[in-house]
Amino acid sequence: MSYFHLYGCLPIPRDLRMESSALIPNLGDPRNFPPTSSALVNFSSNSAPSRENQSNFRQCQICSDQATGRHFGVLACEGCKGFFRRNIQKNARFICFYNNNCDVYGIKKRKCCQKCRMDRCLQAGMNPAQIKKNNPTRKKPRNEKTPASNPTPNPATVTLNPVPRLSFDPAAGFGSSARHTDLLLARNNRTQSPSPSNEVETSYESTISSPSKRSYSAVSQKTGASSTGTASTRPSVIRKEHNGRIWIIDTETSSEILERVHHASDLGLNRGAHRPPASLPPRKCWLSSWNQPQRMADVKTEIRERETADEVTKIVFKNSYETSMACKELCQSCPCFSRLDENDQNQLFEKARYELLIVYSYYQNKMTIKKTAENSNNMMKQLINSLDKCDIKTWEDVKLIMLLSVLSRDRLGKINAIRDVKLIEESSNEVVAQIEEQFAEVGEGGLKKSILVMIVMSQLREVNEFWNRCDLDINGVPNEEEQH
Amino acid sequence: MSYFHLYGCLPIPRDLRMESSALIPNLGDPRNFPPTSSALVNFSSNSAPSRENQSNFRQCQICSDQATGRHFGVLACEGCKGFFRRNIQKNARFICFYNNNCDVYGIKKRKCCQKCRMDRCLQAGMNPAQIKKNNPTRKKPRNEKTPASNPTPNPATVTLNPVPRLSFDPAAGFGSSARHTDLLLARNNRTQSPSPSNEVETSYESTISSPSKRSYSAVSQKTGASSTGTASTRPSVIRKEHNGRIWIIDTETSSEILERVHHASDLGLNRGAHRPPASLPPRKCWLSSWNQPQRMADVKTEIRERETADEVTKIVFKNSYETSMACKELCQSCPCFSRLDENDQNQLFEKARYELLIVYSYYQNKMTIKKTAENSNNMMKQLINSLDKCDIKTWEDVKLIMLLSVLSRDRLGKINAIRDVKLIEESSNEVVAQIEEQFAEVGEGGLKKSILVMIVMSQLREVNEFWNRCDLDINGVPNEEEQH
DNA sequence: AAATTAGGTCACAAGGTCAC
DNA sequence: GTGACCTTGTGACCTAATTT
Ligand SMILES: [Zn+2]
Ligand SMILES: [Zn+2]
Ligand SMILES: [Zn+2]
Ligand SMILES: [Zn+2]
Repeated sequence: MSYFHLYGCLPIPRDLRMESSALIPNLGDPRNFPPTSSALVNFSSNSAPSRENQSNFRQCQICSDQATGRHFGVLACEGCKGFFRRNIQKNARFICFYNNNCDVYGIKKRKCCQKCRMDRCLQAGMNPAQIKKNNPTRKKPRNEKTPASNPTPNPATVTLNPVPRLSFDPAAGFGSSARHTDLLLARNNRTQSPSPSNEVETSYESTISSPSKRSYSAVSQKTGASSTGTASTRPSVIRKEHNGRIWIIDTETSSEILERVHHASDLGLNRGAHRPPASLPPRKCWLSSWNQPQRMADVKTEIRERETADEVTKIVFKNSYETSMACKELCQSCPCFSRLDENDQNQLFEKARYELLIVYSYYQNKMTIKKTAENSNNMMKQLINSLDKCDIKTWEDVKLIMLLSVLSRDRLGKINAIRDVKLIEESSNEVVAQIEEQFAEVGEGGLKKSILVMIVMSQLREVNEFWNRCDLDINGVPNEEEQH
Repeated sequence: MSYFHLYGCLPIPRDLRMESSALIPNLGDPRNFPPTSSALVNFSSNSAPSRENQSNFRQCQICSDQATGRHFGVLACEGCKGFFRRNIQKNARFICFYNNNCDVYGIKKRKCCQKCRMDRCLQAGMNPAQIKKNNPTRKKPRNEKTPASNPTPNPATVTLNPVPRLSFDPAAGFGSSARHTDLLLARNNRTQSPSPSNEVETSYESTISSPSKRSYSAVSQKTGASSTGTASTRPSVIRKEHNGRIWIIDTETSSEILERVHHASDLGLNRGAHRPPASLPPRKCWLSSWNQPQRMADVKTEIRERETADEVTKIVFKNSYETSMACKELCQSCPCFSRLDENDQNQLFEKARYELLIVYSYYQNKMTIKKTAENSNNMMKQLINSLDKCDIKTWEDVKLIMLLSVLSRDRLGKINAIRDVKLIEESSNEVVAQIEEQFAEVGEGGLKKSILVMIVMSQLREVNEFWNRCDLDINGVPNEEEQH
């Protein structure tokens, strides 16, 4: 296995590459982040589990594609290598329209969100310092035609364009963006023009140059992002349009990001022999705030004008991060959940997140929610109604319901890489049995409470699926569009 | 250097990239050149247009124009590329004014019928999932530079139904002049001549009021489905609101449509003038399994699991009209349903229709579905699995399950105008009680069968909501697209 | 030398534009 | 509405510099 084999000689059909079935690859799993290069050479001497030691296939740690070597410090594929280099060189900044936790682990998925891909590159340990930015002493390509007229060697224009570009995920929408021209010299045959992406902001030394393309530049002015900062300094705030609304986004420099990321992962980071940390910091949980330096307050003020966020939904998603953590704790306080494999726990939890949020929120703010639900949409109204009928009084019982939700056996199928299915099924059955026992008494309508609970499960499932199918807004709250 | 020159006159074929094998006519990769077109090229000496003689001429598989590359998975020209993108983005639905088998294979002919062109795009293998759908919240107007003059004060939903012909009635057969622009009005604010369109519905958003838009019919927004046909006969037209839009659906049964679409071309089943269809490439429709590699070199982008249209889904929706009727009959054979107000029956039934379809189909074709489900998506797989575990043996029991679904109390909230809520609740409770009694025995996993049934209810609910959130294709089958 | 990994190249295929 | 023509980002492949 050598680079050359991977490249030129071996007629490995690239089409045989499969996307790994894993979601986020166990970011705590050292097997995926070999601490030393010796581990890369998978010989018979490998003491490590030979999980994916398929012949000489090395996985990109960002996207699971075939790695072509260690690039900028990380085992990575050509795509991620190029992506990282391009955007570090450009000093590009992206924003995520979701939650800064898009799943980009996958050959197809990596294109969904540039921001999250870049984050993942950095988290995996790619070191921007190994990239020469805008090297003035650039080596001249052999075939350089050297166009005689190269008027402005370093023109950084800020152009605006509302074009989405990376479209492999139909659900992922990108809004407008501000852009600067490449700091690299222009390519021989190509023209520079506004770049559509979710790139936010780039160079500091930008000088607004004359519009390059007359026919298109007029168009590009009409909408899109505009910087409120002065042109000579780093704009601190970007107005960005997405989904027809204006977002105000604080910008952060790459170095700031780096500092943040590396601070979180590896304090002893140095530029020289850069190696990825053996284990990455826990991947930011959804809605986690640590990786979200943007001014949420600002954004939120803009959010308000937004349309139909159901009132109950809003309550449920208020402090949803903390609520999530509380839910998780609650689940983990029960051995039938905590005994599961940690990876399985996370995946189960992830799938049931919305349901748990609802249940927890409901019992946390019963009165408020009941009152609010009266004016809510019907699905929610009925759900709250059913929850009410269950007449649960203790947190122990609430816990049971949450366990029933999180351990739903049928949901296993929706999860890609469960390690111990059997154990989950056991737990699930235990919980169901427990519920039958605990809620044997007859409740509202002459029905057993256990049945009422099961009915609630149906409704939770419905809302869960509903929200899953919604786009998320920037706070991770589902955008409940008009429904039939 | 023009765009085309890139293809035609590229002087330096610097590598052996796939498509640079233009010198090798078409035999190099038979996958890309179905026999029909290859034959066309090979025998170009005679009747074929001389244009194809160019060795590097690549044909659009939809219309035979010059292809400019592989677009959305298919070798296509700029026109078909744009056509497909536009209309997928808009979520446009077309209807054919002829027999759904118009010949669109030809540069001139491709404009004859949008519906058939779109069909052909799909059949050729164009994949809608590779298009970023419009964010429904906003559609930018074409020319935003003239915002000053916007007199219309009412941006409310302008439902536009330029429907010249709602139901496809072969007997009535439009004359050849029937498909005409007279029947339609121009829909955009441009002052161009009215464009012919057989688009059924557009997703032009309400926020942008176009003065020139005209509403053909003011359809109330909250009515749900309503038949405009006579009550005595099979309703020929259904107005249905789905995803916030009005659909006008011919209630031709799925089987009829399918049969027509798939076989009309081969058989002489159309009355009247029937034009021979252009031969389609033997490429799979995107409705069918998408595992097929597009191009060996780039399969990675299309890799596995485009579970777009699930096989089980197809079975469930095969003959869905008849199945629906059967379900309804089954429900009505039980007094606890038949005693309800007829309007209420209809509404309940409509809301539970997908679930009933699944249950009925499952017990109708148990073996087939079980087998098919093995390769199905996970949600479906688990549902079928759970249904299996319930171990229902008699149609009486199936009826119970269907009643449980159709009478779900909590679904009442989703229904607008229920007349006798109390009666429904009573019935529901009865059914639940009955189920508890009937399924008291212990089944799989040591759980009571009644609980297993309730679990199935959850899963049904999930699928139901999933499908509800899907767009419907022209046959009323949910388009199960990939989600973010 | 061989292996590795920077940076560079450019076909490709996304989406937008706007005269028609 | 259509489609020729424009833009972009992407990544498979390349070359050269550096290390082993
Ligand atoms: Zn990668
Ligand atoms: Zn993201
Ligand atoms: Zn074409
Ligand atoms: Zn037609």
